[in-house]
Amino acid sequence: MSVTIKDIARASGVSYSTVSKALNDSSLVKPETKRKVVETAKALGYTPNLSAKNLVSKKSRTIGLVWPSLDRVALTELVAKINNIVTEKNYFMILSVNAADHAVKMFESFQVDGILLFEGGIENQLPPLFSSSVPIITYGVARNGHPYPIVDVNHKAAISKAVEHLVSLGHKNIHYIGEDSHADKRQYQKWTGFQEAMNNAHLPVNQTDTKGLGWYDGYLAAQKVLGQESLPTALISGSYDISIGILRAVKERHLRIPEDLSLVSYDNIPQMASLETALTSVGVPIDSLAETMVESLLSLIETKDTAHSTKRLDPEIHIRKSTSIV
Amino acid sequence: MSVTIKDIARASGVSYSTVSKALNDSSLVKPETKRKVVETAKALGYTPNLSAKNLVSKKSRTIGLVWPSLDRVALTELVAKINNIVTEKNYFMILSVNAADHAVKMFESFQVDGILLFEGGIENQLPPLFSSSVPIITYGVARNGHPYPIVDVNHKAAISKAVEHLVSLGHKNIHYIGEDSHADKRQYQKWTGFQEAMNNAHLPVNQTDTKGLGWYDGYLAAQKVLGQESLPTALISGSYDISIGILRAVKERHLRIPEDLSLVSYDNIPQMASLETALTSVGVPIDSLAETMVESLLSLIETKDTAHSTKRLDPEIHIRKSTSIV
DNA sequence: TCTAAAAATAACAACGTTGTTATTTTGTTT
DNA sequence: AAACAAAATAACAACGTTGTTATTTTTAGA
Repeated sequence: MSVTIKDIARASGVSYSTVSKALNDSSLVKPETKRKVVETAKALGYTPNLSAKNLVSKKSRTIGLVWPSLDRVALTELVAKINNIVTEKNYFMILSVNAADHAVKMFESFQVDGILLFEGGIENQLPPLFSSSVPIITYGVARNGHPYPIVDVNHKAAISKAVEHLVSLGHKNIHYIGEDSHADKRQYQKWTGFQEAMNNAHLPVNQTDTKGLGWYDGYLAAQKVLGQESLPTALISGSYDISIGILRAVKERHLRIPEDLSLVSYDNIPQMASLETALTSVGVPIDSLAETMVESLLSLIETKDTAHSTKRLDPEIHIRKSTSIV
Repeated sequence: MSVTIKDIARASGVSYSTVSKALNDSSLVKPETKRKVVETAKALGYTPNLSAKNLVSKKSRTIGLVWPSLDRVALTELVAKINNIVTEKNYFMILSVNAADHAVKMFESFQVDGILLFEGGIENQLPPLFSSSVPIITYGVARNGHPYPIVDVNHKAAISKAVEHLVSLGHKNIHYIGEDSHADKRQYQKWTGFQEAMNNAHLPVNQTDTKGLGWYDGYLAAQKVLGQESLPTALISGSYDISIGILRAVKERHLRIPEDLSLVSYDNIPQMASLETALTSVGVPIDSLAETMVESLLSLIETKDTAHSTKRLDPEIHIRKSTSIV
């Protein structure tokens, strides 16, 4: 049986409503009484009952993070960052690795004030419009008919930074390995962004569809590319996981990076630097991603502003060991 | 304003207590009324208020998972598995990546029924004894004075499986790279377990202290080992992250795995198979880990049994591409 | 068709907290 | 020291739900 404000009231000889006010540092209670109450609360090991609090206040100072694809390495670091920021702003964060619908339902039951939704897994389908009045922000891809405000990444800019970097190193035969999916807008932006960037540089467009986003998809696609008679001098990969697959295929063919082949990967995450081969990569720094997401959500919560806005963030390039002059 | 049982009551013309019973499928209400109520509930988009439920029932059917070191890849997969099992058993799971004390406090406020605590980060210190009455199970290392039931891994058995495997391949000069920490019992078990296993095999004991568990620690230690005049024919690494560092050092010296050097890694996780070099590894399969943890916790919750038990699980070896005959 | 039991529903207290309203205590002015 | 205002505290309703008790309706037996 845990200790409640009534226990504190009894122990300190005041009414429970006074205890409530004292613990909330209200100006309605005498400093001395306040001290006494706070003291006995600590002595008894009081933990406030959030269920009761939420019930009466209809606020929980909690945000829920829906993270259905726990396995995508890129996001782990992002979640940690988001958690830090949320904590800093004096909110709680709870996390669900369940599918979006289940998770949102559960979070609503928990009375969260807002939800951060990582579009995961089956990225090609729009997140369902939950019958929810809880503010939701998604980390995904801007597109028509999307029901919620989105934090997105300027994928075209990212790809063109990758191309520019390689061109500046003298590369002319650059090959893109990624998913050619019309359904997944995020991949589609990268795919067509590559074409535009190469056109701008007056270079021929070569790309291979991975038909998926896992490391094995990247592995198969890389095998195909590296099996051709004339090899590219540089590769651009559409995601961290695909890069992992590429690395493996490259190794099996006894090619060296960057001596025989340069590689630029997607996703700017710390893991890039700790791989067997540290990868040059493009992507939005997770710090700004995290900050933008949390701030968007909190302002949505606090202002109840329903303006359906999209924020598109600008990527950076980090040059590591996987790219060199031709 | 979200819809409550009172709204449903009004809409379906019964009392709210009847609605409550109907929604809980109580035998006290006529099937027909039940149907009507359930229908209008769905029509109105009712979401039960867990705060209210928990307040009155003092149960939340929720377990909290404390996971302070989100970055340790090995655990991601485990968390996903745990979540599946928990969901299967009709509980909710919420997750905190905060430090243990903060997280436990928060979970208590949320009225969770039990807590799963991954000992993280600073592994050498005992988790503090929280003034909590909530059942807690830790995933950590059995040791004296540990305040909670533990799910642990038989590290000695794991190391000896690794040694046996290498010996069967003809290796005699086996080197262990891991942390020699008296404070961190988990590492200590591996460290001394290696000595025992080698003694049993009548082989000389060679090991190098990484002085840490990050990939860079492994990298430095591997550099030292590989810089010696006579190289071992096989390495055993104390953790996934250390293996990553070893791989990098091996690559820089233009050695090949397994042709020039065999490597057995710790931690049996899927990532092992997707690395540039698929690693032979030892460890407890995450499925059984997850299952054991959840079942221990739920039985603790449901029986209120406070027997302070330790469960030590047996590891398996998975042979992949990083080991071969001498 | 009346009565008694059974079935169905309604009413109400309780969970731990906050905010509002009512009461008591303290302090100030005369 | 009486009168009044201000300050401090207490009392109470409410939040949405469940479980218990009270009331009403239905059913069955004579």
